[in-house]
Amino acid sequence: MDGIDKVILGELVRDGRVSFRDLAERVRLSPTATAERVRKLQESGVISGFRAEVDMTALGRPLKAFIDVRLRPGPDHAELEAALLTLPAVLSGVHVTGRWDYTLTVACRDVAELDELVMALPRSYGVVETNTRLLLRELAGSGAEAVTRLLG
Amino acid sequence: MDGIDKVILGELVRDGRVSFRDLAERVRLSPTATAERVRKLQESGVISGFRAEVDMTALGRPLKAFIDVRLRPGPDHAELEAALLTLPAVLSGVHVTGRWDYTLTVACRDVAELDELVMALPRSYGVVETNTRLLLRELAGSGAEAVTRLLG
DNA sequence: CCTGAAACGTTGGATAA
DNA sequence: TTATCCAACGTTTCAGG
Repeated sequence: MDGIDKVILGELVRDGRVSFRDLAERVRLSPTATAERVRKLQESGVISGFRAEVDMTALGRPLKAFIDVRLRPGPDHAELEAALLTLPAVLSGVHVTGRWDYTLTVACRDVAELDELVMALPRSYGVVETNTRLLLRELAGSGAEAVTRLLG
Repeated sequence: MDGIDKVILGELVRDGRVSFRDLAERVRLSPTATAERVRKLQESGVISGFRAEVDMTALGRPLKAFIDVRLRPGPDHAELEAALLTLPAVLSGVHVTGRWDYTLTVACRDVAELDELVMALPRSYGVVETNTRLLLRELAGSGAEAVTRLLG
């Protein structure tokens, strides 16, 4: 990971579909050498994948929320986790320390759907308590800019 | 957004660098028609971008945490927000409802760096209270799978 | 939405630093 | 080892239907 790799990484976070030719021009290397560096970044796990970023609002799911959940004690957390991830509107989930066991990120069509989801949780998934926080705004610069900054 | 667009979206979330030729084969369309659909998905905002996904652990920042913060009242939240996003280790931030104003996601080199960050917050950024939760595990299937599921 | 052809981008082998 | 050049090959884009 030298300075050139850092520039490559920054560019690929900004535009994951940039051609090796343009990337090479940016770092003043040949396309071949550039492609090889990208391959190694993937092989070493620094780049874990390339993804299209989907706007949930444009897909009719403008209401995002964090749902913190606490599960009933027991040895069946693996099954409960899997069940949580199949719920409608659930985008992702994280096991965290503290008062809550998990924080789910959800994207709902409207408040009715969110209400339904929050009401359904304690009924069927071993959830004993929830706390819902609406996402009002994602701060600008989240994501691409952050990686560039962390790389120095 | 017909069924073909949904398949295209799913494939592009799985592999953002797949060629139009392979994508076309998958949906049994010509590469030209496929590329045109992708272009329209971008133009309509459904696809907001293509990004390389970076593994913070492979970059020497294995310790992820949510830091919930409450800011002092005042009209200067815009500046404070900008300042928060320039902090070392901060990946992203979200303005949320509830007891806390923001939830920051951070990736630290070690607990010492996390401690330093949490101690620094109330000193210089208008932060009056924080709550830190370590990310123990991101549940499998977060991301790509979720989009496919939400598309039906 | 398709075809076909031109423009463009990627890959691999030989080679040099 | 790491990068380069160049030519073969694959991919994307554009015009015309």
